[in-house]
Order: sequence, then structure tokens, then C-alpha cells
Amino acid sequence: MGVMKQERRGSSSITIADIARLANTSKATVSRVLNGNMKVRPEMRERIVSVIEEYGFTPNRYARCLAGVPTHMIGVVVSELANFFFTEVVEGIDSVLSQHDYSMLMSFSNWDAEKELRIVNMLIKNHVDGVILSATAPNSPAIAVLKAASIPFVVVNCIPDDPEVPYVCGDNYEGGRLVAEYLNGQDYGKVLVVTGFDDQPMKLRCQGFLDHLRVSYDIRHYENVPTAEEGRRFADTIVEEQRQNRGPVVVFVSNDNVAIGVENSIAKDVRIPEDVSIVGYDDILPASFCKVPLTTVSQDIFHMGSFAAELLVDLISRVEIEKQHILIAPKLVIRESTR
Amino acid sequence: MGVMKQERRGSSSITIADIARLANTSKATVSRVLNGNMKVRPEMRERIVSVIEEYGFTPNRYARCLAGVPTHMIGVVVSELANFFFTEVVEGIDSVLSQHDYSMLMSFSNWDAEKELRIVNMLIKNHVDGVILSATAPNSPAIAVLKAASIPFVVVNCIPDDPEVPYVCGDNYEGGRLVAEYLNGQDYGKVLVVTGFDDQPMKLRCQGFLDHLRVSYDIRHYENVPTAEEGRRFADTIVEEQRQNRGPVVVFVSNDNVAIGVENSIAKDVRIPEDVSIVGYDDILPASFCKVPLTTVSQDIFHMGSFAAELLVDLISRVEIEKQHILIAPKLVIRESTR
DNA sequence: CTGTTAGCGCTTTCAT
DNA sequence: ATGAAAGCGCTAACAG
Repeated sequence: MGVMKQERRGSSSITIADIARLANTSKATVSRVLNGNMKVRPEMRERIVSVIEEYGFTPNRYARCLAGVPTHMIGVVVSELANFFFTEVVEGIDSVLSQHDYSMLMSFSNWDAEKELRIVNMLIKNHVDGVILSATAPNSPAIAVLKAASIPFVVVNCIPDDPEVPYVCGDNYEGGRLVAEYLNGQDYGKVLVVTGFDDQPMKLRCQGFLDHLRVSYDIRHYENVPTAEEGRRFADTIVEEQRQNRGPVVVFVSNDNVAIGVENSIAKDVRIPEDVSIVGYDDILPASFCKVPLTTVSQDIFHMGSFAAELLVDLISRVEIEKQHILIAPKLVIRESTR
Repeated sequence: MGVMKQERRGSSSITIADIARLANTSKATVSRVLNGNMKVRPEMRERIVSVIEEYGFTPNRYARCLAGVPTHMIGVVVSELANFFFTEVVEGIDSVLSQHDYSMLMSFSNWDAEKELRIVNMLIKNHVDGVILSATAPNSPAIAVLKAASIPFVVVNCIPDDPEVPYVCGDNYEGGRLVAEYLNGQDYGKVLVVTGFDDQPMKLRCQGFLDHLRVSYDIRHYENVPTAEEGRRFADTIVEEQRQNRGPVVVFVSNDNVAIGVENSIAKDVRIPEDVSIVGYDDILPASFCKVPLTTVSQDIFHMGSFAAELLVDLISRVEIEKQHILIAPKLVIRESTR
């Protein structure tokens, strides 16, 4: 009696059968108390519960999953890790996921569509209950795969081409417009536009910006400057542009990460904002306490993550969804990098 | 014939039995080709492989795991997410893990020992093959739990009290010494020491520093300034200290994150490095391109992660381990924030 | 070499 | 209310 079953390999532990024996009942009944809902005589239930606690039993996730119960794991894939934008998104996601007792399987694609696809396939093989994906492109193959696998998912920081796919995204076009209107009220002779990694949000920001900028401005557009380091290479160009211009110049950098790089690099040669004003986008943490606090477009990054997670949780529990396309309104935050 | 088994629930898919039937053989044989090693007649193998490919079959991880095969998942828990130190560690980890086809289950504790413990327990329940933990303390309960569960793990960025626990850590004491020796060669009247979040690495850095600093210096020690924001609150204090002193002052901030905050905040009131020199620690990415590039102690963060991952992989595959305590030698990197 | 069979730990009919 | 038993998809003896 009482002898615990000998195990073939590994360090498996006490099972539901052991608990059943110890509590003088059957696996089925133990399973019932484990899963709450079913009716079990109170005394029985109590007896079982106490045995479970005494032995610190915790059911085997894999057996459970095999038997058809969801894994309670959510896959999260972001484009980049060392980027305060994404870390904040993830913190938002984590805050609601942990509330709902989901755990997350997180990976990053490094802007590589192929790696993104690999990760998503891995997640599917792991039977995650759902996925949050910061898609590298609106038509990313990963989106199609996810859809084909008919697993609940929401795209974040990107508006997918497929209108059936739920997403949470900042209103980038509107954000660009905001910046344009702001500058229209001022008086710069020349406007420089520097675009970050050339993905959908960046394109929309620039488009919204250019569509609404007063035409009289002299516009120079530099595209695809993805990183802060790249941004710094722009120092000379910008300084040169400023010299050529009679009056002050403004540069709109379509993401804060790069904007901060730009700012740092030109700070020694020109006065900010007197000679060169800078406007960023995202309002990541460092934007408010970099050398010259950055005027930028805020889009509540944390909530972008938390909304996405909430949406996903609803999707999974098949709650009636009010709205599965969430566009977050941007806000202009004026700080010291512009006059 | 050919009819795929009806499934009770969810969207399970084609199984090994289906493949067996389709290839006119048994599950066992299919399993054999799936797991490579065993001998199978070439023609048979080929037939099976082609069926597998045709149907895009991929074995169910959970069934596999239930049957005793490792999960090939590694748990990674770091103290903080929005911190370039940890993101770089994780990138290092990811680089080797993905090489070995492990996937990672990543979470962050936010310096909360309790959350750390919860996460580790979650990982154990998920049967991860191993764990990499940036322990919040050398005697963290999470370490004990991991050890008790006899699951392979390595601690990173911390030297655990328990000498049996494998770790990869920078030599923080030595790093502190390096800074002291460097300053001993110069001529400052006053030294300010600002300590970051008060964990083991920070303590050791300061200790190594103070133990080796020329005694004649006038030393002021400010402890437990964990974040960049907190660092900025120090502006006034530091400026005041500088004013009181006749000559230049140097401040050693025990991590770059905070150091950069400090630098930004005092830049308007004093000249760097003429009036105030700053030395940081870690050499995170922004250290080299913040306003005044930071003199700091580099410790090869990326490799801290990759070494840890390699060590863990070896631990898991029970390879003979040469050395399970890895101390990474720090290097002083002199930039423009010091004279 | 290949097939049969007995689990892995849990959930869930289906009787009782 | 409870128990027996049949899977879930896969692996690993054990026989042929």
C-alpha cells in the first residue's frame, strides 16, 4: 500500500491517482473538486482538498492539455526587445494577463518576418490559447498562419490588411496631422522629416504629417533611419541644412528612439530649440528626460498593450466583443525641444 | 477508410495514427522516424516522411511531454524589462537558445521577490527543461524552489549564497576596484558615490570601489537611487556639492541607467567633465551615445546572457561541465564624461 | 526491421 | 454523488 508509483524517467511527481487513493475515492471525484464546478459531497470535497494541500499536489499541465483543457498560455511576439516602446507595450500586456492568471510565452522577431513566422508556428505548436502580435507588416504571413490555425489573436501597433483581424493601434495618421497643425501655427522656413524603420506606423505618421503641412514649407524627407545610432549619423546633414537656411529649422523624427539619437548628436553644434526644433513620436519614457525634453506625440503605449490583452482575453472566452478594432487617439505633448 | 477521427472539442489536428494509416504502417514506426535515431527501412522511412510532409503533420507537444519527452522550453526571468541591461542579457540568451532550438518562456519580476517566486513556480508547473534567473537576491526563495524541484538552472547577474548553484555574473567588486584605481590616478577633491537599486551587484561595486579608493578623498555616499528619474532628483545635491568644493568633483554612479539620468539632469548647471566627472557601470547601449558619452565599466552584457544559456544547455544535456561559476571580467571604458 | 501494447496524468461520458 | 473506463497523441518496451 501507500507506495508511490515508480517512475520511468525524469522527476514527475504525485498524481491525481495518488490523491484519490490517499483520500479513499476515485480519480474522477478528485478531478471534480480540482475543476470546481461539479457537485461533490462537502465532506468528501473537504477530505480531498486537505489531502491535496497536505501533499502540495498540483495537476500536470500537459496531461490536462492532452485531455483537452486550454493551456492558459498566451504567446506574445514583439518586433524588438531593446526598445522602450515595446517593453512598455509588454508591461501593459503583462499587467492584464497576470490578472487573469495567464502566463505569457514571449519572443521577439527583430523585425525579421521570417523569424516572426517561425515564432508564431512555435506558439501554435505549443497550443497557446491566444497570441498578441506586433506584426512587422500589415500583410505579414504570420497573420495568415494564425488565422488559418483559427487561434484567437490580436495585432498590436499595426492595422492588418485583413479587416477581420482584431487590432489595437495608435492612430498614426492623426498623430502626424497633429504635428503638422502644430507646426503650421509656427514659423519655420524649412522642415526635415526623418522616418524610422519603414513599417506601416511610420509611413502613416509621415503621410498624415505631409498631407496637412502648410505647403509653403520647404520639405526635406529622409527615409528609413531605423535606429538611434543611425539617427546620430544624421548630425552633419541636419546641421548643414540648418546652416543653409536663414532661420530656424524643425525636424520631425517619426519615432522617439531615433529622435533622441538625433537630438544627442546635433546638440553640440546647434542650439535646441533656437536653431533646430525637434518633434518625435511615441512619448517613450526617455523622451521626457533626455537632454532637452522632447516634444512628441503620446499614444499611451502601456494601454495599447493592456487593451490588446483585454481584447484577447475576451476573444478567448468568447465574450461578446463590442469593438475589435481599437484606434488609440494620439495627443501632442509639447516640451522644450520646440519653440 | 480515410476518414479523420471526429474530435470531441477544440481544433486538434492530424495525429500520428492518421499518418500510420496513410502510410500503411504502425504508430510505432512513424514515431521512430519522427525521433530519428531508430532504424527503419529506407523505403518505409521515405514513404512515411512524404506522408508527413504532404499533410504538414507536426507532433503534439503535450502528448509527447506526457510520454516523458522534455519540453524544450527554457524559462527566463529577469528583474526588469524596460532596462537596456536586461534586454541585452535576454538577447544574448535568445541567440544561443534559438540556435539550439529551445523556445523561451520569459517573464519579469519587477524586483519583486514574491512575483519572482510565483513566476518560478509557474515555470516548474510548465515543465520547462531549465531556467535562467536574474535573482533579485543571492538567497532568493526562488533559488531554493528551483533547487528543490531539481530542475537545471543558472543564475545570472548575481552570485547566489548557495555555492552549488551555477551562475554567470560580472566581477562587480573588481569593476569597482577598476574605477577606484582610475580615479586614484587623477586629481579630484571630492568623490560622490551614488548606488542604484540596492542589490548584490550594486553593493559589490561600491565595496570594491571604496576599498581601493585613495583615502585622502572626501567621500559622500548616497544609497539606493534605483531609477533614472530618481537620479535626476539628485541634480541639486550634486550641483551643491560641486559648488562647495573648490575644484572639480567626480561622481560614481553604480549603474548606467541612473548615471545617464544624473548626467542629463546636471548638464545645464555644470560643465561635464570640467566641473563634474561622471563614471557609470554596465556600458549599456545609451552610455555610448548619451549627451556626454559616459565613462563606465563594461561587462559584456550580451555574453553574460549567452554564456548563461550555454551553461544551461550543457547542464540539461548533462555534458561534463568545466566550470559552473563564471565571473566575467569587467573593463574600464573611458569616454568623455571624465577628464 | 516492424507491429502490439501498455502506459504518461487528466477529463469526461456513462452507469450506478 | 460517485466510480469505472475510455480516451487525448505520443513513446518505449517487448515480441515477433
